[in-house]
Amino acid sequence: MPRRVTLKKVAAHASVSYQTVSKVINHKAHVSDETQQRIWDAVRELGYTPSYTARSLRSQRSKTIGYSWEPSPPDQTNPILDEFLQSMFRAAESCGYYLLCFPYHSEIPKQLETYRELIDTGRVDAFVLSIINYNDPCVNYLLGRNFPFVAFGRLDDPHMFPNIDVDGGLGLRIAVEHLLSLGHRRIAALAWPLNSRVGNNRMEGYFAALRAAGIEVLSDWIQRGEGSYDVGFQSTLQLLAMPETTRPTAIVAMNDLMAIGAMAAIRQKGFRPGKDVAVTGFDDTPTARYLSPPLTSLRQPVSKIGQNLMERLISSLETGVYPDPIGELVAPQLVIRASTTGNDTG
Amino acid sequence: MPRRVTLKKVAAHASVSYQTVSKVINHKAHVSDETQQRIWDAVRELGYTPSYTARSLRSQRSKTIGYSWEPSPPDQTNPILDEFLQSMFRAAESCGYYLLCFPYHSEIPKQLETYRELIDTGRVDAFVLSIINYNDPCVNYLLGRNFPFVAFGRLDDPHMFPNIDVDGGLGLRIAVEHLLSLGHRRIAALAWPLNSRVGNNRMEGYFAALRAAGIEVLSDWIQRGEGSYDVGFQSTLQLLAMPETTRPTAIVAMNDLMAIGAMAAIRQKGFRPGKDVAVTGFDDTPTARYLSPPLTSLRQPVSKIGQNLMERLISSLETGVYPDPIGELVAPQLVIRASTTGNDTG
DNA sequence: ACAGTTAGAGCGAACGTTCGCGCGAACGTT
DNA sequence: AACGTTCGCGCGAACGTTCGCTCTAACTGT
Repeated sequence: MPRRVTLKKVAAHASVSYQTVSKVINHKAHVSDETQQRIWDAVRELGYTPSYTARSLRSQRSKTIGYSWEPSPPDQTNPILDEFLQSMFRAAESCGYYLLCFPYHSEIPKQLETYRELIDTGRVDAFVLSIINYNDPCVNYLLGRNFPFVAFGRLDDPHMFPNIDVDGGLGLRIAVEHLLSLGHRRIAALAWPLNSRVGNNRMEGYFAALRAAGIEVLSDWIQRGEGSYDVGFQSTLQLLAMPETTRPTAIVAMNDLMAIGAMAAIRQKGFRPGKDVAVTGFDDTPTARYLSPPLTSLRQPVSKIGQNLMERLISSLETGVYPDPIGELVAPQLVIRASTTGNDTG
Repeated sequence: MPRRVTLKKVAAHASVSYQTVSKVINHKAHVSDETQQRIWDAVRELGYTPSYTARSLRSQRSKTIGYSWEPSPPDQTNPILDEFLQSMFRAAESCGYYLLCFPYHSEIPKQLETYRELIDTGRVDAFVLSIINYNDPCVNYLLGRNFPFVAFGRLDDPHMFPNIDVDGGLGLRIAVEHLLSLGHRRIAALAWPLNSRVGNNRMEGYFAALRAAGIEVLSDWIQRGEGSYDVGFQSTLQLLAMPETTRPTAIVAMNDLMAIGAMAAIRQKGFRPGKDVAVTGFDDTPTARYLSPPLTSLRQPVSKIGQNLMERLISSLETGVYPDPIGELVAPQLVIRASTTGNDTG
């Protein structure tokens, strides 16, 4: 019912062979200006739109990029999902590509099967990956099949495949230096479990900044957990129970949610967050600015990353040159608010 | 490079014609058990996966659903995006469908052009729409082209197209009745502008509940604005500036963000949110439970909606029949926390 | 024993493109 | 005048399926 106008109809209308129409539309061959004009007129008059399916059958490219991500747990929001997706759409659209989204499966074989099917059916030309953990099985699978992809996030070796990542280490160094400049010397960290790649990257910056300032980190300052509100809350209670000489006066959290938990714990213990104990987060979630006190946090240039990733991927698909397996690190930006400066609201 | 094994190779391997292989794979015709076995063995042995593109060229169906949504402004998060997308993926995948996501354009002609292209190129078989405003141009466009779609959200006439919506009116009635049962009589509302369809639906429940309780609504109790933190904050300051005999003791907000603004204003004016002035939100964003006091809010059954929408859409695509009921309303659930009960934290 | 049905399998065609080859005409060069 | 080049365009083939028709052999029932 929907599909109607084909190359042949346009050709008949313009009195040429349909293959010539194809050439004109794809700007592929030399055709006289007059004939071109006639063909374009016919195209416009009949409202011709090339069949995507026939095109990709013939050309063996789907002009489609696959993307899947781990859903956030019910008590958390993915702070960057919307922005990341939209930025990828836009970049893809301007090159005639679209984004195919598919479900994430926590069981690895099932997840790999999904990737395999998408590849073998020819539904996608490439993938975008969001790499969170060290041993992302998809990376190895795609590398093994020599199938093109780019990643948001990285592994240890930054040159195994093309990727862009936020320099979480730099981010935490900036945050810690900010706290140092405010006079803090005892700075604790609400960290993720040791097997978290992202978490460890960020913590490196924490250690580096304190080392550079000549401060010895007490192991009790490092609290590890799942990144939830409760972990932030409970861990902070422990930090505040330390003797006054070692008790931290500032806390850096690996995400905003733990920072929110920390501020609640600080308040419950009778301290004023931002005044008595400084707190920083990571992600700069939209709610960060609305907390009391507003939360100092690290903002990732998500749109820029999405756009860059997509442009690199597509340009490598078009040129046939396999994307340079080059990792790029971008700096997060520290958004300073009252949770560290102690200004206004309390 | 990637595509290799085709029907013909499988056929050669099993010593049958390739059309017979097709029949077996699609369970379409009677073929002897022995031959079937041979064919399936060959399929497995060669690792055959049907070409999606060739299939859809021949069958004229793309097995793909399009979805686009309005990006949230930078100071807000889309509280349901992740859950909604994931639930649609899952439902689609189990029927062999995938979701194609494409950018949203605020300029209407450009947006319609995107829909047109997706349809005319044959990239998608149907759309899912998120309807926020009264005059969504996509609805009319798709209705005019008689192209299948389902919608999250509704318009005035619930029988124009298949849709599911959260009964925001019912939600607010539940919230207001909850406040009434706590003894509140002067209940204000932080509402959206009058041209907001969703906002008006919700406000109907507010008016209905107060009318049923025999309470006359003062027009000053209704504050309208864009749904941001600032609007919630400023509007609440105005509410609290009313004379004590008419000043509201409870506030219902159309979303969590305005409720958060309201609580900040309440606190700034020296009142205790949840104790002196009760507040409710809408959406039950993940942060709602972490606020102080935790926010009473209305939770939408997003996963169920996504799954139902997708199942209805696909089944209608497969059977060619639109299933009843056309419009469906589902009830949100009131999650009661300290911002209305005044328990524990202050 | 014969017409009528049915299971099993093959064959040609079509879906709407793109690609490479080929052919005649026009053109400029020796 | 003979020759190579380029231009403008047509033609056949292929991409990998699905669909409907046909043909044979075997299986029914009267």
